[in-house]
Amino acid sequence: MSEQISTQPSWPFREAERVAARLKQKGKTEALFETGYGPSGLPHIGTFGEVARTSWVRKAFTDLTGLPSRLLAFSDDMDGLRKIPDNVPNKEMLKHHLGKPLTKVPDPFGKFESFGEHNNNMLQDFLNEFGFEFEFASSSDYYASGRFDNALLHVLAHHDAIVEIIRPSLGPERRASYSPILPIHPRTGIVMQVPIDQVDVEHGTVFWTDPDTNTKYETAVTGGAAKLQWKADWAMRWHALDVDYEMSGKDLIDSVKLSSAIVRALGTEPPVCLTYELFLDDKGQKISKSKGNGLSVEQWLTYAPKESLGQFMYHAPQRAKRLFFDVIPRATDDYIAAVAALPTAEKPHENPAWHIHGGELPEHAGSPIGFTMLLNLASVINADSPEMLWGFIRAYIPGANAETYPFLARLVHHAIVYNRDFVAPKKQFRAPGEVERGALLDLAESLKANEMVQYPGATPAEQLQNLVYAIGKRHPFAPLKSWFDCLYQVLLGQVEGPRFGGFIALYGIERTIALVETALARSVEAA
RNA sequence: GAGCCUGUAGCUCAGUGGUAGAGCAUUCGACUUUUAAUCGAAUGGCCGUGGGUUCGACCCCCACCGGGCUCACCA
Repeated sequence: MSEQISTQPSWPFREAERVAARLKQKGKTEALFETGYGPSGLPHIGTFGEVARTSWVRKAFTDLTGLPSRLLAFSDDMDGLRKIPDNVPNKEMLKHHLGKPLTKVPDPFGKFESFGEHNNNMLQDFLNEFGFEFEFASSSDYYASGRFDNALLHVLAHHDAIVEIIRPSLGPERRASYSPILPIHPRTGIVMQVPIDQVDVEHGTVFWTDPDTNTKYETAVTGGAAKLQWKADWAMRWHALDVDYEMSGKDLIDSVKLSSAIVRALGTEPPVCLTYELFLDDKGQKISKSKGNGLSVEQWLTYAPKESLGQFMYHAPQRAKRLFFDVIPRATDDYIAAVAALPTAEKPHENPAWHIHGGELPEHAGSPIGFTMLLNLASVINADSPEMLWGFIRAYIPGANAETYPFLARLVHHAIVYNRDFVAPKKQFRAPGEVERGALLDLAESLKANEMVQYPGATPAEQLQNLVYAIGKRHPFAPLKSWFDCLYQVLLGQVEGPRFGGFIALYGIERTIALVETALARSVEAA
């Protein structure tokens, strides 16, 4: 293997170059990209990352070579159900199906023919939600349809060589019993991990013994009567489908090595592989679904647009990254900056937005205001409706609205949710003192009496500001600033706040009165 | 035991073989009938340590030290 020094600066293009070299060497004119899915879990943030990154390499490949390609999303749904997942109903029912292929286990959710089909549908819905272009493939279908038969017979012919490859990696107990071929028990339907007594290459069968009954069986390796242990399965798939590219997490480094050795034993060069680093939580621990640490896709999409998740996944896949709430605003602003830079970029291929949007920005992409700024603004004015934020936004971008700035509109939505969930709950509402109480009552009464009409010739916000200011003056505040401190701390629960007249104008007079009365009532209860 | 990532400003992190960068934090200033948002500026770094390659190294190579992860049953 001669690794040429790449002329491509961005990693998707560097990867695409490697794929192109492989195709050239093999004389192929179409590239097959694969992403694989374990059967155990539902789609998660790593799934998104893997498909997004693979899609970027694929797009770069197209751009580089002009050759056609496919992305196969392969579900290993023939794998046996090993343990009952925590997050599913009907656990009792599932107990009776342990060890069977997932596509033979009834759907605990009762929506599909099998648990495997359920997971497959979740996966496809998940990928479609992001607009990925892919072909779905079910391992069970491939096995049952005979599509793997030739490759399986090929594996059988190399059975001993494969055993020798895997054996050194196993502990002493497994070493004795290992075989890459797992027959499906003809009576119980369970995927059997048993020693293979004998291999009959000519007839395409294996002989094995049921450890419970001591019954001897002969099982065909073809047609779905048996499946392969996973590392051999991976290698067989590479061989059978002639996969050109597949990436995987660093936890699979050893598997990639072994599967590569196996596929070579089968006479096929392994695909171009990329190992990416895993995601860590804020404390540097590996993110795992069972621990529930880190961030879920749902959480990310609650607080920021999906494009920002792409931005996060784009940067340096081979570097470990912490994935927790604090990275969301930055990823979003990085994305916004990338979009802004793309139209005039000298090297667009180095711009994440080019990859995220498949080479072409959609109309009205990007935002004239950063997400961090919006979050600050939402916090300061305690925004709980989009219109409140738009009111302030228009002070800087006259006429801005959701139609002219659709992406900004999405950011506004997320900023409000972020404020509601993270900022608002932490607010500390102070009880008003004697003087403050009087002034606040005065404010509520004055607002009810519509007193700001006494200051004509100004905008409503200015009139309201005048009113607030006048109230502060006719109560013994020293200095006057403490009156405004009182408003922020007692009414909004924060140390600092917006210009209050403008706030009332946007928040609404009735609602402001209610806010004052709530604060006064709260302090009475506390006392 | 094997493998991988990582060490750059107070914090979180970018970075290219050619004079060290951003955001936040800090300080100052501008705007504001009080603030805040915002805008402008400043402060701040033997780029982990020691060698090597090079005209030149934060970058490439080696060693060491520190931080962390993954695999060592299953997938």
